[in-house]
Amino acid sequence: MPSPSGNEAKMPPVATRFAPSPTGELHIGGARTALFNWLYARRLGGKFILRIEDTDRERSTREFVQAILDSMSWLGLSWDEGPYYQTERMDLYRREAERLLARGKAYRCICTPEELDRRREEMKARKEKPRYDGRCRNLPPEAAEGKPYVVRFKTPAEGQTVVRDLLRGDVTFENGELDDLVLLRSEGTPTYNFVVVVDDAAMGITHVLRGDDHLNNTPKQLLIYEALGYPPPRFGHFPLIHGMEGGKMSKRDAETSVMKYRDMGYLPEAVVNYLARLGWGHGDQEIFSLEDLQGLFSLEHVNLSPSRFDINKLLHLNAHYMKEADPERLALLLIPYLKPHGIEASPSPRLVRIVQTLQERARTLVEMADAAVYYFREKETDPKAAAKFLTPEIAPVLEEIADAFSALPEFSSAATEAALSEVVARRGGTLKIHQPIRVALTGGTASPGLYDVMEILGREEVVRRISSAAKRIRRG
RNA sequence: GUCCCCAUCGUCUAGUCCGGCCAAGGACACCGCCCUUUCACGGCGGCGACGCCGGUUCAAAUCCGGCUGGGGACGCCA
Repeated sequence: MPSPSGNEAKMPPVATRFAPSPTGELHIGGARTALFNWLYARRLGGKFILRIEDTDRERSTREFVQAILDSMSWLGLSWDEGPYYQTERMDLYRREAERLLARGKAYRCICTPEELDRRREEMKARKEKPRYDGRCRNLPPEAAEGKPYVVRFKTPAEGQTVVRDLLRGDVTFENGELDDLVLLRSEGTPTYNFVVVVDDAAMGITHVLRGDDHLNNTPKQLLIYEALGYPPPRFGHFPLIHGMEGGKMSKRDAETSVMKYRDMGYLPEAVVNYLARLGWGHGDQEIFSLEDLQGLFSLEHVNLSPSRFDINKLLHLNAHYMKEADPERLALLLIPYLKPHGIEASPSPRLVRIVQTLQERARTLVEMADAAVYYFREKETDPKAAAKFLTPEIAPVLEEIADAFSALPEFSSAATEAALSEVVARRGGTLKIHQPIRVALTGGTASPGLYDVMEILGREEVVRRISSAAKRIRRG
C-alpha cells in the first residue's frame, strides 16, 4: 500500500515500446523482445508503443515495415500507440542536437570516414580498444565551415556511469571507456543512440526492456539523457537467443524470421508460448496462452543466461496446439497449405472432418496438408507398401470387399467395419486385411482410422480405389 | 586486445534473493514397455545436470573470491 508521499504514488503509468528497424523481417529474437515489452505493459496496466527506427535509409524499406507489422499482428501483439516513424520526426532530432551543440555538450567533427577507419585499424593492430580519439573536440567552429561534418557527443572523460538494471542490478562503466559517439551523420540524419534517447524521452517511455546486446549502449544513453536534461527510464536487459551451436541465432541454426514459422505451418499461439518460455519460466508450467502470460509475466523470473533456440520444443508445442485447436479454425488455416499440392479446397463440413482425423497426427499445418492429400485425389502408391501389402493372394479379397461395400445399404463407418469382419470371418478369421485396404486407399501404410477415412472418402471412391488396386495386382 | 554480461540434465527450465524441505523437480529430445486395424495420440518407466578450486558455515546448487568456459559490445547499423 503506497503512502501518499511514497514513490509509488508519483510513479507515472508504465509505458514500454518495441522499436524495430525495418532492415529485415521480424526476427524471432525481436519477437521475444516485443512480447516481453507487451506483456510487461499489459501486466502493469500500462501502454505499449510501436516505433519504427528507420533512420538507416540505405537499408530500411516499406516492405519490411509491412512485414514487421504483419508479424506483430499474427502473434497477437497489438500496440496502443504508433507506429511512429523516426524519419517523420527529423526536426525534433535536429533541434535537440542543436541544443546540445549550443550548450557545449556536443561538437562538430570533420574527420572523414576513411580516416576513421584507418585509425580504428591501427588501434586494433596495437591491441587497443578502438575508439574515436577526440581530435576535433576543441576545433574552432569555423574549422567545420564548408566541410562535411558530423555532430559528436562530448562524453565526459572522468567519472563513472552506473546502469541500474532491473534484472542484473548495478552495472558500472568508466566514462573513460566510452566513446565520443556520432549523434548526427554528415547528411544530418541522427544515429541510433541519439534518437532512441530523444524518442524515449518524448514518448514518455518508463521502462526500456531490450536485448543484452544493448547493455553497453546504456551508459552512453544515460549520459545523453543527462546532457539533454531528461529523466532516464528504467532499463532491463535480457539475454539473447542463441542458435543450437551457441552464438547469435543465425539462419545456419534455424529459420530466424517469424513469418517463416507461419509459412512452415506453425500456429501463433505455439510461437508465443515457446518464446515466452525461452528465458522465462513459471514453476513447472509449460503451456501458456497469451492471456495466461498477461497475468503471470514478471521480470524477476527472466533468466540471465542466454538460451538456445530448440526447434524440437517448438514443434512439440505446436503439436499440442494443433490438437487443442478448434477444427473449424484449423480447416480455414489449412486451405493455403493445400495449394502447393494442387488442391483448391474451400471451407466445408467435409474439410472439418478431414482436419479432425489429422489433428493428433500432424505437428504443423504443412504436415497436415501433406497427410491430407489422399482425401482429395488418389495418390501414387508407395512401391514398398505395395510390395508388402498388395500381394497376388490379396487381390480376390479386395474384390470381395469392394463387392460387399457396394451392396451395403448405408456406407457408414459402423457398416464398413461390420462388413469387413464378415469377410474376414468367412475367410477363417485370421486374415490381415486392414493394411492392404489402407494402401489401396491412401497409397501408404500410415493414416487415420480406416473406417473414418472410408466414411470421408465415400462409397464410390472407396470401391473405385479398392477395385483399381485389385486390378493393378492382377496385371502384375 | 579492451570493456561488459552470464554459468543446474544434450536443450528449455524449477530451486538461488530469505543456506537445511534437493541423495536436485518438470518439459523437449532419446531409449524401452503398454494401448492399437497402420501411423500417431495417450499412459508407464529409463537415461541424464548443480563447470572447477578455495573460503564462510553445524550445513552450500544456493553466500564470497579466483579460475575456466560461453556470450555480447567496441560504426556516419540498430
